[in-house]
Amino acid sequence: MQTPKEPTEAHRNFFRDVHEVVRLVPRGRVTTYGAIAHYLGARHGARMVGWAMMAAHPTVGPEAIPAYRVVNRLGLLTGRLHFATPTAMQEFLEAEGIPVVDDQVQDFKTRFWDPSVELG
DNA sequence: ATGATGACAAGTT
DNA sequence: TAACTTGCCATCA
Repeated sequence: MQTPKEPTEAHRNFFRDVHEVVRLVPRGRVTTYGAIAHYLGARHGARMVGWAMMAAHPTVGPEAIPAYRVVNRLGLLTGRLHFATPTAMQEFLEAEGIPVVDDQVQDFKTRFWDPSVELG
């Protein structure tokens, strides 16, 4: 399984929506795959959300997607190995004031940002 | 065209 | 209480 390197027709509905939601995550907050999936309409497939993040990884610039703000429901940085460096994800989070210890977001429940609640 | 896989989650057994 | 099974959408072989 490789990431769609070129912006082909891959960027469709689901990926597109996932990317947009992730971009809406405010600085200093984190969300989960399930929350995004739920916001997009029930269990659209939390797995696909993670897949969408991977596809959005190489994205940089004004349309950059803060994938580091997306963790699993336990607040674990499950995708840290997919970043440029194994510690990049944690670095970004800490840079926003989100302490991370042992790949786990501290005070995760408070930092949690639920799109279906915040956005409606 | 079919089968298998993936940064998960929730419900059941 | 912990472990197992199923669902979800899209992409790759």
